[in-house]
Amino acid sequence: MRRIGVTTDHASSDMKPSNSLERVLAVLEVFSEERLEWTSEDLMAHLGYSRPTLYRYLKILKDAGLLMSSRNASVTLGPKVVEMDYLARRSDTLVLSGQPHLKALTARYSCNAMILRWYGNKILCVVSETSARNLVSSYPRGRPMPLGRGAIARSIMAYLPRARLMPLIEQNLDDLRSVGLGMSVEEVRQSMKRVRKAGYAVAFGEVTAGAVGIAAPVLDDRGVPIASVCVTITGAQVDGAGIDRIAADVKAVANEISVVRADSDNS
Amino acid sequence: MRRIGVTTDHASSDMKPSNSLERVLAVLEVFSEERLEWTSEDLMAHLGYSRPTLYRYLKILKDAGLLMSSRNASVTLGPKVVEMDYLARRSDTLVLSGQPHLKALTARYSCNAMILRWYGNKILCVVSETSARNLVSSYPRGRPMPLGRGAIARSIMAYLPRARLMPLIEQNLDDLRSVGLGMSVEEVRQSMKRVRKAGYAVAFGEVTAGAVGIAAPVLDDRGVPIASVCVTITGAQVDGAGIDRIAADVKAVANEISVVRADSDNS
DNA sequence: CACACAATCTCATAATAAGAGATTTTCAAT
DNA sequence: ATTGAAAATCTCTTATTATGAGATTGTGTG
Repeated sequence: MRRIGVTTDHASSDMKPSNSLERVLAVLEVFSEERLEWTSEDLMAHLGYSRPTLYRYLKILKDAGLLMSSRNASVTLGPKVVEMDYLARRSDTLVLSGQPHLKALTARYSCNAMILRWYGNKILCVVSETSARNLVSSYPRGRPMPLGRGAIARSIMAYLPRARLMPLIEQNLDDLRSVGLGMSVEEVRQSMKRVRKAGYAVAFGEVTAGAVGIAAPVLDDRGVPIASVCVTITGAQVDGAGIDRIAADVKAVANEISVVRADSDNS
Repeated sequence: MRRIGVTTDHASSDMKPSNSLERVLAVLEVFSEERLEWTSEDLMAHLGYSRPTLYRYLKILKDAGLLMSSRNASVTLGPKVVEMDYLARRSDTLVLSGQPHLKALTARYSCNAMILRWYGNKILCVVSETSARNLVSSYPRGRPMPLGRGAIARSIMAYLPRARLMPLIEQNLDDLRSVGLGMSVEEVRQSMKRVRKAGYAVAFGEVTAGAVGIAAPVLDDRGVPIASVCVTITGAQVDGAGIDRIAADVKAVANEISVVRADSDNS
């Protein structure tokens, strides 16, 4: 039963699975926007499981409804996922406590307001409201956001502890540079410090051309960022004063939600 | 390592888990609309796992993002679920091929059009469009539907093989009776046969008072139902002829989708 | 009908989940 | 700070069981 030599350590984040429990769940990790369907053959190759083992896993995951098979002998995510998301929506304190605030924001401005969760080095939209007719930058629930660009990413990164922040800057230096946050890692870090001082981040057309993003972090009681509140609005609609006004509102909402004490770590 | 005596058989649907792989996934099964949060203590009691085992499972599921912990020492479904649903939405052939048809239906009628998947004795909305301002019966994605009432349930049940149908009738006889499908199991079965002959089902205010539901099944190539297309509209807006017209359209859409050959069994 | 392919089965063995109880962490309250 | 109670993790041995090679059965297509 040889298993590829894995240094004996507690599996964290995106580490090679070290027990059968993690290996089953690793199957779910292969699905991405780029690759929504997998054949058994490809899964075997990609995951390095033997044929019987893979089929055993697939059977279990299919029985659980997490996967289903398309008839061309390939698998996709299954209906249980849909059901769980429905339940997740109703248990997520960020969604529950945040949504009314988003509605208030979209009532006040012709914009797009959303809350995005920070988890495992990803930024994920969990709820989104809109009052702008044709603003393209509407991120739907579940859509991951890029880390290197946009007000949202910055509003979160600025509040990360140094040890957590530095590798992220390095990994996304190209993007961060291209939006003018600084040429070196150190310069970018200084920009982040300024964001932190301001309490919010603003981005002009970094994610969507012509759209302005204004974001403030939601912190847990330890001051660790767990999410971000963001308003996007077409650049033509706002001037400096307008942005200041919106920023104040966004910060207020983020603080409101912070005190509700959403939920704990995924570090 | 005593494990509660389980008759040695292939675990199907909602059968007691018989191996550690299934036991981890069983944790995900406990979450429901009635119980969105669980404490470790309750999980131990409910699932019958020992403390170390449960915590091992929770750790793995949290690391995978499928669960997360609220600070009052309880767990809820996690952000990975949200991300997977987003991906599932883009890989589901029913959603992809069906959505344009739904938009066409909502353009033609002031109504609510949706597609619901049949899986594991559940009916689950996977995509829903609406052009009616204030129709309450809008089932959102992920929301399970009752089996005993409504056009949707009937449009699917009518196409189930006898062996599959009978237990369902028995389990839901009270509801089925109350909407007038017959007093006995046999009478209900006859009603189902009539639905099958018609190719669609109609329900007047069975799920939502004042709303009419018109549903037709989506069948796979073997003739097994895998989903249902449904239009709901306020009763005041339609007469008999109107319903016939809508029914024809709904059937047409269901057939369109059927030929695309959505995907295979979850039996 | 036969072919290719997908999925499942058999079985011996090595690998590893499991559990009892101790230990460490976490967090609230003083 | 200090304590104390609850939560989470760790240790370590043993019995359980997950695993893979290969054979076999199932499935659908020309």
